[in-house]
Amino acid sequence: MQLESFFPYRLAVVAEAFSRQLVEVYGHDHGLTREEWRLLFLIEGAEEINSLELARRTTLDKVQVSRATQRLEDKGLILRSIPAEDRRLRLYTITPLGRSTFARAFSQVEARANAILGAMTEAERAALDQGLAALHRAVANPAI
Amino acid sequence: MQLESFFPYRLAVVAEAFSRQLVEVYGHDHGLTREEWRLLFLIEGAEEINSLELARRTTLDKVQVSRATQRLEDKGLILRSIPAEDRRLRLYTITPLGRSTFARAFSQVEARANAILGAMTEAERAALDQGLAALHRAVANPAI
DNA sequence: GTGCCTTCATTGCATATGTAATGAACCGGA
DNA sequence: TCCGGTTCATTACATATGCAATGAAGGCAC
Repeated sequence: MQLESFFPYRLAVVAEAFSRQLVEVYGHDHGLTREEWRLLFLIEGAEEINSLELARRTTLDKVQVSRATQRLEDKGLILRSIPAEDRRLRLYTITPLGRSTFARAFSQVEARANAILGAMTEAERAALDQGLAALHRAVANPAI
Repeated sequence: MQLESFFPYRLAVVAEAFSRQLVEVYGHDHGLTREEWRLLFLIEGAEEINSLELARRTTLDKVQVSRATQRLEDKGLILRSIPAEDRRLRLYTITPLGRSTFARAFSQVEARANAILGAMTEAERAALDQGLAALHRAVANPAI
């Protein structure tokens, strides 16, 4: 078996290459790490969201969430508060600066992603989309 | 836009989840890192292979290759030598222990991968395969 | 051959990351 | 109310990683 034609390797290489393209945008142009980018994405999309929900929806662990949200707060992109209902948790909301930063970063990231996907045919994109969805189900529920 | 339905995120999450399944096998069961696994894969497949070729074919940089091959040598899985033609390079060959370790790890990794892919239909696997190949081309050559 | 530039692997160092330890807060039962 | 167990975020520490610096080796011009 050649490494280059081994499916798991091909998947990893393509995903890394695609991700690198986007990190170049939100990382280099906007100074966000991958974790910060994902968290900002979720926090922007919610009125307010707590730490448990963040960890669950990003596949990040609690330490990563704690560190990345701390950095986002230091940069003035989000606010952290402690909910009275459960003082162990943290509640996050986006700031106006965070919102505008995200909006600019998102449009550039989307443009870069579309530039890549735009080099594929409609049929290829559909195949990829369906294949990925199927793989997602399969990983969560393998055959024995 | 919801993070969970954003294509780049879906791709990254599925690739990570799939990779984690395999790391569990070659990492936990055989004590190999991802870099070591990839390098052993290539070294096993070649009579002998040099450092430049390894870096090129794994998308690892030279520091990663240097460190991972050092660990593989420490474990007795590969041998490193200096070619007389160009004494700056390193030449790697697999040891009998390396070969048997790889063989066992590979069959288990393959089995795990097949257990996941086996939960997909033939059509889904074909779609994924073609979609990935197309994305690979597109990443290397985006539309503008 | 000698000097100078390039190309390698390796090493050093600063930073990031993962895992275990800590401590705050909560909950349920006595 | 108090105590023990549980669930959180955070911190500490050891290790990994990325990047720049180093030094060996090669190649070319002279």
